[in-house]
This record gives sequence, C-alpha cells and structure tokens, in this order.
Amino acid sequence: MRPDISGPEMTDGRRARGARTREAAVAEALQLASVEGLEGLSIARLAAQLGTAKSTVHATFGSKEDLQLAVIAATSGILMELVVQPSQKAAPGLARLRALGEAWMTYLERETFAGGCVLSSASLEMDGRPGPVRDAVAAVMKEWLSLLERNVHDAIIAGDVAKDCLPAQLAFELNAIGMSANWHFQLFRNAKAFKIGRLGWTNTLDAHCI
Amino acid sequence: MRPDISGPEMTDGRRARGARTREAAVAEALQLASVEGLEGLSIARLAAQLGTAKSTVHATFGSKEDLQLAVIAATSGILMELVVQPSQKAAPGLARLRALGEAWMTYLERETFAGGCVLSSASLEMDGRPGPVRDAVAAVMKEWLSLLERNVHDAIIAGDVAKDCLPAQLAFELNAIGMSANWHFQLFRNAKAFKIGRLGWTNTLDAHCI
DNA sequence: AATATATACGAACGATCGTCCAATAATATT
DNA sequence: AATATTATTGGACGATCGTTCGTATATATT
Repeated sequence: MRPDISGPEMTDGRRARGARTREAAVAEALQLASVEGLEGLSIARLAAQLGTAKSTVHATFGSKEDLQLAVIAATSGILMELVVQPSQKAAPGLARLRALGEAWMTYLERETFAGGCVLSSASLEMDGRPGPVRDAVAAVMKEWLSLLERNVHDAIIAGDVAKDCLPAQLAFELNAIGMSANWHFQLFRNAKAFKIGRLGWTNTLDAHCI
Repeated sequence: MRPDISGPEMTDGRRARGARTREAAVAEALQLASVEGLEGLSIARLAAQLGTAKSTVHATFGSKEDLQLAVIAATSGILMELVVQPSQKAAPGLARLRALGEAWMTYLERETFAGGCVLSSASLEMDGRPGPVRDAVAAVMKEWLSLLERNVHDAIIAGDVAKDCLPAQLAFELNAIGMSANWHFQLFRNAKAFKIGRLGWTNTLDAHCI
C-alpha cells in the first residue's frame, strides 16, 4: 500500500540497478522518518531495515543530509500524487477546496506513513536547524500554502467566497485544520480526529462562504 | 526574560543547592529542547551549556528520560503561567476565550523559547515513540484541550456561542489556529504569523458566535 | 570543631552514529 | 570474450551519546 516513488529509467526501458535500490531505500526511509523524525532517521538503521550494508545506503545518497533531502522530495511528490491530484477532478474554486480537504483527510486516514505526515513533523523538527534541509521543508510547505491560496482566489472569483476574504488567511486556517487533524490522530490515536478535521474544514470554508 | 521555574524550598526558607542547580538545568534544557527537540536535547550539550560536568546533569535528573519529563512538566507550568493565568482576568466564556487567544499569541510573539512552543514540537516528535515521555506530552495536551473545551462550554451557557456548537470541535479548531501560528512563525520566520493567527482565532470564534 | 550528608567531578565504559576507503561483485559496453 | 563502469561490501575511523563509579568538595547537622 505504499505510494509509488518510481525514478528515472534507462534508455532501453529497464530500470538501472542503482535506481531500484535507491527507490527501495527512499520508500523505507519515508516510513522510518515518519516515525523517528528526520534527524532520528539514521543510515545505520535504514540499512538494517533494508538488509544491506550501511556503506551502501551512504553511497546511494552521498550523505545523511542528501538522504533527508531525498525524503523531503519524495514526500512532496506523494502529497501531490495522493492529495492534490485526486482533487483535480473537482472544479477549481470552492469545490476543489472541499475536495482537497477530503483528499487530505483520506490520505491521513489511510496511514500511508506509519508515523503520520512527514512534512508536519519535519517542519516542526527542522525549524530551528538552519540549512538545506530546513530550506527544502519550508519551500515545500510554502508551495502547499500557495496552492491552497490559489484555490481560495479562484473561489472568490467564482463568487463562492466573500470578496473581503484574504486568500492567505483562509489558506492558513485550512492548513491549520489539516495539520491539526494529523497531530490529533497521531498523538491520541483517536480516529475521531478525522471526523473533527472534516467538520473543521467545512466550518472554516463555510465561515467565508457567501 | 525567561519564565520562573522556581522549585521547592528548604525548611529555613533558603533554597537548597541541588534545587538551584536543577532549576538552572531545567531552564537551559527548555531552551535547548525548543531548538533541538526533545530527543535532540542531550545531557552532554546541556552540561556544556551550563559549564558543569555531564555526570552532574545526569545525577540531577537520574536519566535522560527523566530530564525529558522534567522539561515537559516545566513547559506545562509555563503554559499555565504565561497563557492561562493572564486570561483569568477576563470573564469565563467568550471573553476568556478571546483572552486566551491573545495571551497565546503574545506568548509566542515574545519568543519565550528560542525554538518556539516546546509542546508543539514535542507532541509531533514523540507521537511515534511510545513511552512515559509521549504519555506525558499527550496528557498535557489533553489537559490544554479540555481547558479550551470548558471555556467553550461556558460561552455556550452564557449564550455567546450557538448551542449546537460542539465544545470539543471548537476547542480543536482554536488549538489548530494557535499551533499553526507557532508553526508558521518558526518555519518562515515571518511576524505576520501572529497577525494571521489573531485574525484566525477571531474568525473561528465568530463563526460559532450568535 | 567534628561528623554526616548532599553535590559535583573526571575518567571510563559500551553503544551508536556518519563517513571514508580499498576490495569485491555485478552489470554494461565494446 | 574482454574490458569498463557501476554497485555493494566489510572494516575501520573519530565523534557523540547515556550511563556508571570512585573520589573530592561543599554544605548541613551535631
């Protein structure tokens, strides 16, 4: 049930050996990182989990930092694949905003990652550690907020949301609901988190709807 | 500008030497934990920061886990002192809910801890690590949500908030706003986070007000 | 002042970590 | 089939970690 994280292919169509081991490593690293955090994720444990030598894992990525960056890039891709893409079936604007909320909750509900949303944990974990990893996390999160913001903008244009609504404000509030649903579920292990999350998403949207 | 974390006193009123060193250690540990996380917080670095032997720090707390528990307990106390207490001047119900939001934003704005709200980071960091520390974090968070919930209940009784509003739901949404304001500021280092946070708190309350 | 207790210390321990390197095995290319 | 390239391995390295222990020092008690 793990998301697809296929990488580049060779010219003849077959997958390079290195690419396959890298994909397997990233997939396992995502699971580890979601539980242990981005710093707690260690090359040694990842190698043990994969049944390979840790020098192999190290060589595959180059350094621990590069491994962390690979994890961030992968989570970003999965977010797009499992949350954003499904919502594209809905019309831009309010309908798509509702679809985004539903897709997000479903994504969290399915427990794609054992330890919950990697980006949520990572952003709070890395915010005090300046460097490329922190920058990458912030960039992905900024992109996600911008995506929400654009859809709010579309909803205003369509006349579904009040004109005096600030897109960045509503995007912030919606994101707060989604991240908190993940937080609530992971901390209390209570499935009600998603019921509350869905209602919260609806409430927040309705508060700005005409 | 660090919060007071005074502990027990001796019978003659003077502070025991061990109590003082423990307080100093906890105060420094809070700062470190807010930046490095609860797992990233190490006895070795804490000792270096304090200018003492690491065996001293270890003896003071007994183990790293006990140090983490002491940090959690201290943050809980500070939350009560700097957020809950100031809001007690306002009347129970809606007024106090507004005061709680304002106190929370002010607390975050002042950057009491260099790395932001320790409880926010800790809850997302420890949610995948079963044990006493995780339990302690969850307990404090549950208490905080219950406090919000009680005030929502009071606001409903007072007729300020709609009767069909579920206290746990509104408490969840308000908590989401506060935690996200902290998240936004720490990740993007943008003071607008608190303006958005304050407006979000107001919006969320207004959506349920009569 | 003498004694008992509480604190602080430094050295050492085993464990884990990221990283490097030379050697080996597997695959691609010619 | 021979060669070049790529992937993988195990061992070793220094660093950091939590923890333990015997000892010295500071404080409290008598």
